[in-house]
Formats: sequence, C-alpha cells, structure tokens
Amino acid sequence: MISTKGRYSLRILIDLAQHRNGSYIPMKDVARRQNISLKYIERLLPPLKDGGLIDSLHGKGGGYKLTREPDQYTIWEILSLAEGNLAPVECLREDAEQCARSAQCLTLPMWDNYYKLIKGYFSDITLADLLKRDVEYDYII
Amino acid sequence: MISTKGRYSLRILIDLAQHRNGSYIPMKDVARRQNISLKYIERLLPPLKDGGLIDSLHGKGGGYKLTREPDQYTIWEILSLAEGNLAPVECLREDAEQCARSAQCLTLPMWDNYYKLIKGYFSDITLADLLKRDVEYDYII
DNA sequence: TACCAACCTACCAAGTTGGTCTGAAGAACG
DNA sequence: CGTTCTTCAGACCAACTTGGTAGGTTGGTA
Repeated sequence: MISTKGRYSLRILIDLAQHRNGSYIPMKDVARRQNISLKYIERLLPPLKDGGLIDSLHGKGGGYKLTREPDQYTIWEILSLAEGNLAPVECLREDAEQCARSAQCLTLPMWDNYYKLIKGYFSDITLADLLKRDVEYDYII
Repeated sequence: MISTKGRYSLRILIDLAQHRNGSYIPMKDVARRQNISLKYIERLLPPLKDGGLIDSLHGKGGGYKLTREPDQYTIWEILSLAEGNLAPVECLREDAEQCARSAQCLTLPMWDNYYKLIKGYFSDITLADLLKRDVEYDYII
C-alpha cells in the first residue's frame, strides 16, 4: 500500500499547482485546504525539497512553490522521493548489492518486470494530468 | 514492498510443485530445502489452506500438497491470499466502503488503473511459469 | 524589531513484521 | 495400545514503521 507519505505529498503538490501564482505559498494554507495537520506536512517536505521538486522561502511572505510547470513532474518522481523507494523486493533497490542467488532465483525476473511495469505506468502520468480530471489513464496489458 | 509473507509463500508453493509426487510433503523438508524456519512456515500456511491452494494431512506420512496442477495457480491468487490484499490505497480494497470524496478525488482514477494493471500482470503468470526459468514475462506499456 | 513561516529535534502510541516457544491433537504404524 | 510424526493453535516478543504531536530555533521580510 502507498502510505500517507506518498498520498499526502501528492495532494500537497497538487494544491501548490492549483494555487500557484509565482510567489510562495505558506503551508498553513495548504494544511487548511487539504485538511492535513501542518506539523505532519512539515515532516513530508524535506525529501521533496532535497529532490528539487519545490523551493522554499523563510519568513513573512514565505512558503513553498513548485520549481517547474506541473507537466514537468512525473508521478514516479514524486512517489519515489516521498516513499523512499518503490521496489517490490529488496534486491531490486537501487542501493542493493547483487543477491548471491539471483542467477538461480525463479521469481526475480517476475519482480523485475513488475518493477519496470509500475515505473513505466507512473512515469507516463504527470502532475498536470492529475489536475485535469476526466482524463483516462490508458494502459495496455 | 512485498513482505516475506508473500515471498516465502511463493517459495513454499514452488517447492511443493517441484517435489510433487501425489503424496503429502512434510514442511520439515520444505523448511530445510528453502532455508526457512519450520515455525515461521507454519504461520504462513493457514491462509493458503483456507484459500484452497493446498491440502494437508495430519500425522505420520502427512504434510501438504498442491490441490491442482501448477499451471492452475495464478501469482495474483497466491500473493493476494498471502499478503491479505494488494490494493494501493484504502478505498480500493474489496471490503472498503465508498469514499465520500471519490467523485472529486483527483488521484483515484490513477490508483484504480494501477490496481488493474498489477492485477492483470500477476494474473497472467502461473506457478508453472515460475518453474520453467528462462521464461520472459512479456508486457506492453 | 516584530512577525511569520520554514526548519530541526525529540517524543509517542499503535500497528506490522518477522520471528520463537510451548503444547495439543490427529493419523499412521509397529 | 503406545510411539512417532506431523499439522495446528496460541501466546509471546523485539524491532521497525506509520502517523502523528509538541516545542523550540533559525532565517527572512516588512
């Protein structure tokens, strides 16, 4: 299951996209609109900022804003940063060392293709796609 | 991430398939071959048995065996039973009540198609497919 | 300099994961 | 009948993750 880390992060970025006007948007407003505790939101933002998805400004008139246009964010990028990683098994994580049994593993090809499949799916959807509802997310299987 | 519940369950069923001979196979043997503690294996089996994937017999000469041929098991079925459910978000679980915001939810269609995608993927792979290595799990995206 | 908002750190309750341990009960076999 | 082998049921446990809350500090603007 996708945790609140991923789901809330998506909602925060959607909110920033919907209310973007060039200046910084305080999280107090996002928290109120999205009905998420401000304190919890603050814990979700550092990875998004470190990943370069958002820009921040301290102090009065400060807040956060998107660094790009909504169609320049893929959902994969957002979820990966928010959740840490989305690999289905340990041995497919980016930072994983090669598993000793990988050559004989009967399930690894299945996990590997699964990972590619979901990566492809979420990489083809952008933040802008989510903003315009009524869009069908086509896929062929 | 797929937990050990799902991954070990798969390995147990693969083992039962590889060593099937019509009679019951004691889990002691499976535990030794798969290098998984017998006690932990015993905790994974009830859902698989309740789901009708395996049959058991008490006592001497007893153990577990598959109830069908390996090509009659889909990976989706196995993982669903072992993991409980694989829905990416709460509102897509079988037992979930309709979410109040579902009509306006900007992300629900994305989750819904994601769920269908992975369900389709794992439903097209059978236990028999895993047994014959070198098989490519084709997908189109 | 006052104010505001990001930012950092610590803390906490509840649930999940990945086990272990003890024992009961059913079935076969000598 | 009793032993042996196996499933099966249940309690227990440590470590980790999730989903928060609380308090205070820093940095920037007006």
